Amino acid sequence: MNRQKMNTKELIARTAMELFVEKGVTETRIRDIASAAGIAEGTMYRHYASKDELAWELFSTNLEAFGLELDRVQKEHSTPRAKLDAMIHHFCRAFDEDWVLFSYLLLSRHGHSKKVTPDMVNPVDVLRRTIADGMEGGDIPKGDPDVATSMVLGLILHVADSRADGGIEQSLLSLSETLSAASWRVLSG
Amino acid sequence: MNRQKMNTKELIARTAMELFVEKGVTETRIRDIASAAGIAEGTMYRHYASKDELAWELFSTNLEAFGLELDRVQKEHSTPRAKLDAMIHHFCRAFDEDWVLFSYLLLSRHGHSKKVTPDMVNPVDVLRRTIADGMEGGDIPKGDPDVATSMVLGLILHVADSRADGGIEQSLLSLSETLSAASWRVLSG
Amino acid sequence: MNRQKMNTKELIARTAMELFVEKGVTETRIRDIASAAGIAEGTMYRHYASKDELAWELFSTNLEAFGLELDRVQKEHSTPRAKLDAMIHHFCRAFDEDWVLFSYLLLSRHGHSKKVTPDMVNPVDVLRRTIADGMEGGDIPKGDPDVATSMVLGLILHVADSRADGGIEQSLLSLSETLSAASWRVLSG
Amino acid sequence: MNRQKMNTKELIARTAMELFVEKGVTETRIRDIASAAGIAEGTMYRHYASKDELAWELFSTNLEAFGLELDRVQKEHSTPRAKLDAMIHHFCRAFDEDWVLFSYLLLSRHGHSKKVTPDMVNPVDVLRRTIADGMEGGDIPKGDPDVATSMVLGLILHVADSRADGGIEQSLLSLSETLSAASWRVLSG
DNA sequence: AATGAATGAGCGTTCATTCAT
DNA sequence: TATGAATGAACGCTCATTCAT
Repeated sequence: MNRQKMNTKELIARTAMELFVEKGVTETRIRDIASAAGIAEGTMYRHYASKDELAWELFSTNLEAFGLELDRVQKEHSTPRAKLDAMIHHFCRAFDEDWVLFSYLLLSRHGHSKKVTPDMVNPVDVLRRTIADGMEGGDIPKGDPDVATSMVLGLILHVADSRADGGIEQSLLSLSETLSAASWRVLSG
Repeated sequence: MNRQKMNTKELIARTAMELFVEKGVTETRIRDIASAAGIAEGTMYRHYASKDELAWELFSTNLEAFGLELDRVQKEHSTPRAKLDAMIHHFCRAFDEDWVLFSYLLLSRHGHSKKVTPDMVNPVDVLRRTIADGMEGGDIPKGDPDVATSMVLGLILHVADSRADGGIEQSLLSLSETLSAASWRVLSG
Repeated sequence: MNRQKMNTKELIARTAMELFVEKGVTETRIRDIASAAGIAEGTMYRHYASKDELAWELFSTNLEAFGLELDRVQKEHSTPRAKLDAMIHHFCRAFDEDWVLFSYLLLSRHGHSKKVTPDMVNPVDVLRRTIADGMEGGDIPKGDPDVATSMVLGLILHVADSRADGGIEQSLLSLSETLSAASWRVLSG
Repeated sequence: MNRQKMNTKELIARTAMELFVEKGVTETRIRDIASAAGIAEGTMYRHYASKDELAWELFSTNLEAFGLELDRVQKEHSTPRAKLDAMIHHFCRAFDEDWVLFSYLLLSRHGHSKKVTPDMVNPVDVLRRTIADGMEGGDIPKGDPDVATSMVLGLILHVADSRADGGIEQSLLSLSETLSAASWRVLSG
């Protein structure tokens, strides 16, 4: 993140997200954000109506963008296996490129996940649809697609989580194939 | 949980844990706990020095107990495969018996997980040791035990998580074999 | 006002009213009330939900009580003239006994007067009804009762106002007959 | 008020006064004034040093102008009765022509009235002097001129107040003679 | 042991004011 | 002269904690 090129709103967004991931939304003070961003406390309110709106906009906007990217990635491939591999690769790259954003969207437990409406594009849905389609098409043994998705997603995200808190040292991209292979074995039950 | 048989301290502990899981520790007020437990606001301080100490004691005590149980369960079996199956079965039963406690220990993102010292018995370590031993003994293909543990744990916990928030309807015990099989396939990479 | 005998809620009510009259509601800070009452800032919120609720309860409760008293006073007399005299006497006594309360109810320009619902007993209505009845009964020359009420009330309240800010030095009770006579002459148009 | 012909300073003055009357000075934000006037927030400070100075200049300038007009009106007549009638007529016309200005000067309870120095010409003084002179000259029965002035002024202003908030529907000019007659009866005590 | 009124530091937010453009 | 983003002191209010009963 090149803080030099950022305008004030982007600077606030980025700084806030880092603190939100580090300490949690509730535990992050407006004063923390302001001082970390080098701005006055009141400045945030010129760009966001409230701390809650800031946290929500950060979440919903980026989640949808990530969901759309993931969907685009999936569309570039034809078989379920290729789609899954590409999506996992995309998860890994996204984590390595910006683990703070990745954590805020997929690993944090702010209450915002509950507020995602079904009409919003959503990475979890994209993954689930691919798995469900694979089951229908016969490429993946039939089973409960929710359970299958949950297992695969847990497998991936928990590794990301371990990487984020230091329990794992490799880059996610270097683990991409391991994760793909493991996910596929999970699905070949 | 039979609230009739509880003494005040147990009542506080249980009520607090339910609220901690439902809303998060920071978001739970002493007043919430007191009114849900039917006691006065000041009463908690007869039993715990502070809200933080309450949250920590709830976490550390129960985590260690869970770790010890898991270790006992693992010891009852001799092969890595049997150990793993038994542990996953234990995870599932623990969830089904008390998903609030399970969530507080293994799914919540209070900062307390960072405070577990290496000397404390800890479910994650128990699982990791079994996997590492399996790799050393040749029952599990060699690989990074941290990554392997993370994948298996993520697979299990994320399913528990989905069950807790309604995304999955089955009991965990009914999914126990599915989870065992999938975990084993993950490890047979 | 004997501050010794007051409980905390009464103390807050009284202190707040004095400051509200002196400086206005918006201009009075919670910290002003707390320090003038010798309590902590948070204590007010144990007794009133907000500053606004405090200002409103102070207004509505006392206004209704004053309206009821005025109505009782009016009922003790049979002719419009006697009713009017008694009411004016009551206004004067009320002012002399507690000019702060009188000012808060009848001379201040907090926006609360606009929120009085028609079902609340209200001193202005009591006065208006007496005047309107007098016009119907032939004791007061017919005219617009709203205008008549407004003139009489203005005459009385503005003298009270002058007394409150030092422009007039006499007690209102000593001016009671002057005000009665003047009011009656206004109505005998 | 023809907003087209106004320069920026006049536009600010007028817009501010309307909002001050509608909501009170403290309750009116610079942002309210700016957006209602269609100017930027900082622009006010090119013309007035502060919000307070704006409120004060609006008050003091116009109050003195109004006092001077009232004095001129009074001087055009020779008897106390004629002077009083003419002044009341002037009050009524002034209200009907610009009730916002009238309200700001004579009905509002911004703290500015307390800051009028004795050397400033002032409508209340003009009225009081006429009444006092009438008492000295024998045209008005002797009495306390402050009390008499307060009664007459209250009578008039409270009717204006009722008209401003909708309690009375007639124009003040149409009530001018009623107010004159009533005032004179008040003074003939 | 239990109570609940009282405390006050610290929060999110507002808004009069400044100043680079 | 006009702009509007930025400022930061000060506000109303919350809530973990204390303590007299």
